[in-house]
Amino acid sequence: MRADAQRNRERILDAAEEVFTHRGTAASTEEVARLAGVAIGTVFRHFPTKDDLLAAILKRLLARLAGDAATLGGADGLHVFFRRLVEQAAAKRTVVDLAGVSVPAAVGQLGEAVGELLRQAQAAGTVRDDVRRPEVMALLVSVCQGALQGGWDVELQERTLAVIFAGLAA
Amino acid sequence: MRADAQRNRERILDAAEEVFTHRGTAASTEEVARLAGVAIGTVFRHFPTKDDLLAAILKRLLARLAGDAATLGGADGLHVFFRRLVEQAAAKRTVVDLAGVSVPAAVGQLGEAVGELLRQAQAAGTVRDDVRRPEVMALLVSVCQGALQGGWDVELQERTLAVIFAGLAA
DNA sequence: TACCATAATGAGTCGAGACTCATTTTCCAA
DNA sequence: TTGGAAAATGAGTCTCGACTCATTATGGTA
Repeated sequence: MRADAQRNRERILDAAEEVFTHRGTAASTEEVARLAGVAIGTVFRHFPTKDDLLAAILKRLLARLAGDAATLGGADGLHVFFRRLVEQAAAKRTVVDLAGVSVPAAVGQLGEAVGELLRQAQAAGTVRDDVRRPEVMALLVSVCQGALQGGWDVELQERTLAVIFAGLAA
Repeated sequence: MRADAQRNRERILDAAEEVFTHRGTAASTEEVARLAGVAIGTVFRHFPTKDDLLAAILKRLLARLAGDAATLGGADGLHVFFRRLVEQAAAKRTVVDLAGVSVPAAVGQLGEAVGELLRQAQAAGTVRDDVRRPEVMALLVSVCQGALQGGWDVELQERTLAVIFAGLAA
C-alpha cells in the first residue's frame, strides 16, 4: 500500500471514531471526510460502504477494550473494568450505537478478556462462583446502554453499579 | 372533532405502535399510513411531524406500563414488573428506541408507579432499604436496552435478572 | 528523471423518506 | 336534503446522504 494511502486510512479511522462516537452512527460520511481532511471519494475508496467503516472502527474499539482488560486482574479487576467502561459509554457513544454492526472475532476477543477478569475475581472470592461470563457481558452491555441513554450523573452511576456489584458479590 | 377524524387518529396510533415497536423508529411514515389504511397526508394532518407521532405513541405506551405497575404490589410486585418489562423489550422495541423523544409527564407517571412497587417490596423485606428509585429505574431501562439489543434467550435473561435481584435483595 | 500504477478529487447520480397542497370526499347541522 | 366546513387524498417537492466515476495528482521504481 502506498504511503499516502496508509496515512489517509489512519486519518479516516480517527475521524470516523471521533464523529461516530460523539454524534452517533447517523452522522454523515461527508462529515467524517471533512474532519479527516480528505475528499468523500477517498473515504469510499478505503471503505466501500458506510457499514464497512463502522465495522472497522468497532473492531478497533473492541480490540482496545480487550487490551485494556488484559492489563487488569486480581480481586477487583472486573469491577474496575466495569466502572471504566460505563464511564466511557456515558461520555461517548462507544459500543452502544454500533450494536447493529457485528464483528464476531473482536467481540470474542473482548469476551475472553472479561472471562479472565471474572475468573480472577472468583478466585479472589470477590464474586460468587455460580456467576458466568454471559450474564456479566449482558450486564456490561446493558449498563453501558442505560448510562449513555439516560445521561446518568456520577451519583446515579455509583448507586446503580453498587446494586450490580452487590448482586455479583459472594 | 369529526367522527372519521377520531377513528383515523386511533387507527394511526395503533398502526404506528405496531410498526415502530417492531421495525424501530427508522421505519417510514408511509408504512404507518399503509397499515392504518389511510393516506400519508392524513397521518401528517393528525401529527404534523414524525416526532409528534413518536411522542404520542410513547406517551400511550408509558401510561399503559404505569397502569400495569399499579395493578401489582406486595413482596414481589417489583420483581414481576421488572421481568415482564424485560420480556416485552426483548420481543418488541418498546421504550428503548424511543428514548430520543421525551414525554416528561408520562415518564414521571411511570416513575411514581415503580416507586410504589419499590416501597412495598421494601416493606415486605424483599428489597434492601437503602435502594432508591433512581437506580431501580436506571437498571430497568438498562436491562431493557440490553435485552433488546443482545437478543437474549430465556436462560440468559433469567441469569442476568438473578444477579440484579440478588443485588437488590436484603 | 520519466513513467505509470495507484490514489485522491469532488461534482454528480440516485433513492429514500419527510412533508405539502390543490383537489376531492365526507360528515353533520340546520 | 343540502351547504359548507372539516377531513382525506396522493402525486409532487425538497432535502439529505450514500455512493460513483471521469479526471487529476502523486508516490515509487527503473
